[in-house]
Amino acid sequence: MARAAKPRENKDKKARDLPTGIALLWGEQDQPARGPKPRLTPQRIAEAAVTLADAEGLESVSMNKVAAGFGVSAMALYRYVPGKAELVELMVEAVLAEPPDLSAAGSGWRPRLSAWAHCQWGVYQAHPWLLAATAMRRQIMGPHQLAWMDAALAALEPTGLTSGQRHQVFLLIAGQVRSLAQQLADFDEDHNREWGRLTSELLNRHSNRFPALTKAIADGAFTSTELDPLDFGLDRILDGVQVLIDRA
Amino acid sequence: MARAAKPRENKDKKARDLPTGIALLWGEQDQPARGPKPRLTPQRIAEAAVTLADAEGLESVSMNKVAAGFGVSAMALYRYVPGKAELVELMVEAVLAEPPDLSAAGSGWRPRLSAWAHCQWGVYQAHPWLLAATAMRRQIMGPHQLAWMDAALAALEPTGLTSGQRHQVFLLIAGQVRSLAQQLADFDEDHNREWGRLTSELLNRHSNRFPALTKAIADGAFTSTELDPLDFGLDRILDGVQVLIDRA
DNA sequence: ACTCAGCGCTTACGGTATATACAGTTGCGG
DNA sequence: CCGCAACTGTATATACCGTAAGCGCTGAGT
Repeated sequence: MARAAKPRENKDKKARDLPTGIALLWGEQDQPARGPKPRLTPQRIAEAAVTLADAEGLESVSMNKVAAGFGVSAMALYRYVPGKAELVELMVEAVLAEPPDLSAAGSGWRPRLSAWAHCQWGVYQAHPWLLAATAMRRQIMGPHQLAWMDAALAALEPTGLTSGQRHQVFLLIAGQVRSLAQQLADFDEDHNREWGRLTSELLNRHSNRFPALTKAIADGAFTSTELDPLDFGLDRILDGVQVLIDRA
Repeated sequence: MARAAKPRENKDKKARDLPTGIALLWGEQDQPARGPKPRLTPQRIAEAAVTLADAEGLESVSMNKVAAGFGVSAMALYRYVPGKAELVELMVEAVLAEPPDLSAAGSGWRPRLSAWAHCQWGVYQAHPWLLAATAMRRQIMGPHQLAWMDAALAALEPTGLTSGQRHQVFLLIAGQVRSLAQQLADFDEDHNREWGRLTSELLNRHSNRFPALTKAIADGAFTSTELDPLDFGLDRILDGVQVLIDRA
């Protein structure tokens, strides 16, 4: 606990202090000089945890399994990471590379924001556990997270919107990508088909209770693939933002 | 396991069958005749779990605590609920009452959809753990969930959009409410202030790395309360949908 | 050469979900 | 009315989980 730098009052034993977690995320760790060489680093641990999560899902990322990957005991990890929550933060940060160069996507705010959304979408697709990981509290935000945020806000600057509005638009886009990734992560291919089968059976049984839903399923609204969910949602939102811009 | 109805092949011991979970959600449980009267029901258990989650958060809902509330042992719950995942499903279903009467909100698709979103928002505010609960997989959807879905789809019918488009719009709105609730749940009042303090300190240190973000914070974009996040996002999305309707 | 910070390990505790076996209770069929 | 079968709740046990505490070894700075 708080073995960093100075003695520290150490008033409340529990309650990890944010500064420690932040220092971790920002890589501001001064490496020791005295003892034996550390065999691990927080970054390497996070990396291993990421490959584990990619392969088997976040729920099977445990201190034990991660440590076993290095051939060390679980407790060894605590020399590098204060706890599991911080490890997950590091995983998130590890998976977020530098944000892409949006200026390559075009000159207007709209193509840039769209590119931003697609890139973020790609990250969620590559690492589905990111959703669960960022759903857990803390949200300290490492440099990579801030960089993504900065990129989106920068793309919005030429719109002429107020900074408050730009912030809201950012939240809107980020949330849209996130929630859509979530919805699609739940419904993988054949599970979707199975769900449709069971649901339609239920709907038949409770025939007139859900008229609109029954009709939608009969129309194939749930199985149609002609509309890309991300692009559809994005187009609607950006159209709406355009309306706001035009009104100003 | 699978003590229901018929002997059942029982091929794979693990892997709860969906039908059982669905029967639970839809209340299609035939009550037994032979043994002692059951002191509990799945619904009452879910109800107790809900009040526990409301009070102390979802992470402190454990079989033990819920059972203790009834003065029974943890294992007793397994007579009524196959496992914890199913219990959470029941909690979700319990918290979703019948959807509101949207026709009271006005005659157009827009006020009705807006009313739908605000009601959903209210549910998230009343039961913040819903976010975490629905983030966990399974998504079997009980009658209440389907009813909400039906209400939103019904509101969209007079738009003249295709059923596929209506479905996408529904996903868009639902996702928006959800992700916004999430974002606001993370940032409670003073935690937000603390975050701003630490982040601005970091930004000072890495002065020129995040120019747009730095400016946004300086402008107070993150602390301003003049824009209601839900209404702002909703207005943008609905404007975008209006554009789509007008184009058709 | 000595010291001691830092590393990795072992052990232990309290928590979780849940499988299994058992004892008590109830109602139906004979 | 009796006994069996179904059903209840409980006790016990397993296999995890995160992590607190303390021990012995390593190896660089003095």
